[in-house]
Amino acid sequence: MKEILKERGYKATPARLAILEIFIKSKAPLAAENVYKELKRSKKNKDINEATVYRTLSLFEEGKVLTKIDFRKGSVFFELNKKHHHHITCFKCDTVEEFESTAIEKVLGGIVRNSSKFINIKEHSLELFGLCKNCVA
Amino acid sequence: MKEILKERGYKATPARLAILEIFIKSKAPLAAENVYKELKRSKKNKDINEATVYRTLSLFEEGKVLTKIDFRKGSVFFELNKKHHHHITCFKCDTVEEFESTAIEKVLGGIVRNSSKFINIKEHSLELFGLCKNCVA
DNA sequence: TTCTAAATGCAAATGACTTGCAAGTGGATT
DNA sequence: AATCCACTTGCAAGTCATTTGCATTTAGAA
Repeated sequence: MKEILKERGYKATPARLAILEIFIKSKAPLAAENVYKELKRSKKNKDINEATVYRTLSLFEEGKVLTKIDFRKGSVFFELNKKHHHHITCFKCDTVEEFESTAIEKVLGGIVRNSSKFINIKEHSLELFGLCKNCVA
Repeated sequence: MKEILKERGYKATPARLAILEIFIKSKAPLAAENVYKELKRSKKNKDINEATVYRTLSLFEEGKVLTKIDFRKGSVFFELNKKHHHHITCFKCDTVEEFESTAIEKVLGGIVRNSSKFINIKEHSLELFGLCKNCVA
């Protein structure tokens, strides 16, 4: 973990190490509030300030350690920056499933070719919402 | 316009008519702030309260007069509810181009078929971002 | 060990909404 | 046309996620 920070010229502070570890261990995307509560739960890092959490999250986003996800839930979520993918989120229980799709990337390329105002797309966000099998039952 | 309101059982108040008219005339999606400023610009409706704007926007969303769009810009945008489509937004000048794509809808169907946790998608949001031809130059 | 730019804690500020409540008003009814 | 009341609105205060100013602390290079 210290490597990840050092590569980017970030000081390896306890707060940064703790927050990075939380993301490495987490199976799901986390909002600042989730991270903050997780820190408070531990003995060692319970005194890390909320402002520090926010500052660390945006630092990590800038350094491509994390990526931001907008689930339209009032707060912004983050996850470790890995291969490009999308999410399906359950309306009811918030379960998140990840998926990749080369088909989507291809379709997006076609869209730009038809556009009169744009030549290429730099970013896109695609979020799917539905009810998971558990919640349907 | 009164028809639109009456169909949904909404009283045709000056605020609602004014806000609806702003959307009918607008070429681009608008945030609450944009609507509010536009009202202040007019002589007749300059005294409509910001809270009323917010209340009217959510009423209109509920009644499917408007749909919400999340451009990840800190505030939520709305546009008249019309045929399902997506947007490409310019990072620099915020120009918005709309597009439809049956290909995307098909691809999304395929994704769900591969999902282990989900059976169907109820909603999706797809937002594209890039530089428009003007801003590239 | 020393030193300093960078990081943190704290408290106040911000921005985008939301809400409680008293006063006002469409529009159905008379 | 006057009445009435559930629905609307204005206003001010509140909320929630996030940001910022500033004084203090600290990681890590020298």
